[in-house]
Amino acid sequence: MLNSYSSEDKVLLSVDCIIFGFDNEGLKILLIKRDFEPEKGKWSLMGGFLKKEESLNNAATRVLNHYTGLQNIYMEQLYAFSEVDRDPVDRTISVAYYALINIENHNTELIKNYHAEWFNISNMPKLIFDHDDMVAHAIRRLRYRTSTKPVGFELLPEKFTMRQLLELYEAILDKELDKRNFISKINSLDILVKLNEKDMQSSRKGSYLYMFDKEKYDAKLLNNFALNL
Amino acid sequence: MLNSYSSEDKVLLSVDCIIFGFDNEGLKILLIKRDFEPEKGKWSLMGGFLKKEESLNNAATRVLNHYTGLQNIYMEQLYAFSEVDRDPVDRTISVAYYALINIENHNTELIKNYHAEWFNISNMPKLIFDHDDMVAHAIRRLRYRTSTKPVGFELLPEKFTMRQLLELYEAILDKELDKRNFISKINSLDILVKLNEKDMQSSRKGSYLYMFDKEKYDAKLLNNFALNL
DNA sequence: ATTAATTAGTGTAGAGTGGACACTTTGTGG
DNA sequence: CCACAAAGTGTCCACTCTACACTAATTAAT
Repeated sequence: MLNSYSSEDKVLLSVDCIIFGFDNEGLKILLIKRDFEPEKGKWSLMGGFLKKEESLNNAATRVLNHYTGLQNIYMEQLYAFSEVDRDPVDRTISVAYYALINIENHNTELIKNYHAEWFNISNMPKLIFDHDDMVAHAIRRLRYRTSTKPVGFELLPEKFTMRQLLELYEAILDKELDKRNFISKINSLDILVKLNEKDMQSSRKGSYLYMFDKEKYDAKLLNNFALNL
Repeated sequence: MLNSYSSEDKVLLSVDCIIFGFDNEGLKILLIKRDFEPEKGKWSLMGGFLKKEESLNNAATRVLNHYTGLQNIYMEQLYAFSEVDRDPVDRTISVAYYALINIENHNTELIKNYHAEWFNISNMPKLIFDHDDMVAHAIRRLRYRTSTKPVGFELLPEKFTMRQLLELYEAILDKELDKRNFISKINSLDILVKLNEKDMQSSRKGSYLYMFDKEKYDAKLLNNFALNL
């Protein structure tokens, strides 16, 4: 009685990854220049096909690793895109994922080989197929996610200043935040460690570096995390 | 150069629908008794396979219509479930949708024929495969959705009392709400019409019936809708 | 050595929102 | 006409959110 679904249609399933990074220029997305037809030479998200023996999460992780060399990255499934004519080559349903990476850590050799580039989210080229929709979804989800998870820390280096954290949240939410209110809200979460170490790049006075306290955070997540900026 | 994806694996894609309804006994889900192997006789969500020439939204709408006779129903895509061994028959990825229906409107003949039944969400049988996960996801999403969309009105008859609306939200959120605070929050949304008509079933005094004001609501959605209960 | 320049760092008051709380009104059934 | 049952209605307190401006620390320039 197994294989009783044999009369049903089978389709191609792909994953496409919206990869977010952050540096002093703002919030960015990693895009790749397609080197095959159709739409050769156009910009695209990083994608790949689901193999029969893996889950979608595995496929997304595999694709991310393939293009960036990174592992153990925060990823989240977004949405399945399935319009009949979304891919002109063959009927393909694509499940979009987004990832938050520390822009300093990825393998820059790899992305050069793939003709990949970082684009500021406010200055992106038109993408192939429905990839623009996917990006719009991802940005919406990321904005919402700031209120339920400390997403910011995924995007920053291990040690960072309050100013960097503030500017990251401003970039994600696309609005100005009050410095004092921001700092007191972040401090009230009680998930940061203030280091005895200053970053001297940004000013003459120098600003303290902070780290994310994973233990305190894990304890907090079990109860409740909420951050309204 | 078309059909260049020919070496990739193809898989079965299905949709499974979590169908919510509400009556005076509480929030309910419509389940179906499987009449084929494997897991014949076990309870299951209503599902169907994606056909090559339709989108996932269309497939979900088709499945809902097939089992309930309903059209133009609020549905929302939830999540794609893709563990490799989730379906023992064949490799199948399933995209879960949830729907909100007015429990009085569906075709009761149809659901009898399909051996479908309504179950209170606090008293559900164990479901096949990963359908329990899907339901848990759907309830979480529905709870969140109350704060961003007036989901409640989808689940009630056209005319309803404040008490019904209150009890619906209590059932969705699984907590008691203060009657006065609830009513003032709902009224401050300004999307209800109070009718000159009373429901005399529930009490000797009778309670006013309300309707949802679609126009005011549409206007409001464009700006902002927020309801924190 | 003094000064100028630059960013870091810090607290408070006022407004608005959310939550707790109890009594009166209304109409029917007995 | 009285008893009953649910409907309907407003206030106060606590907390949270937001707006807002000055001092501290250090280095570079002279």
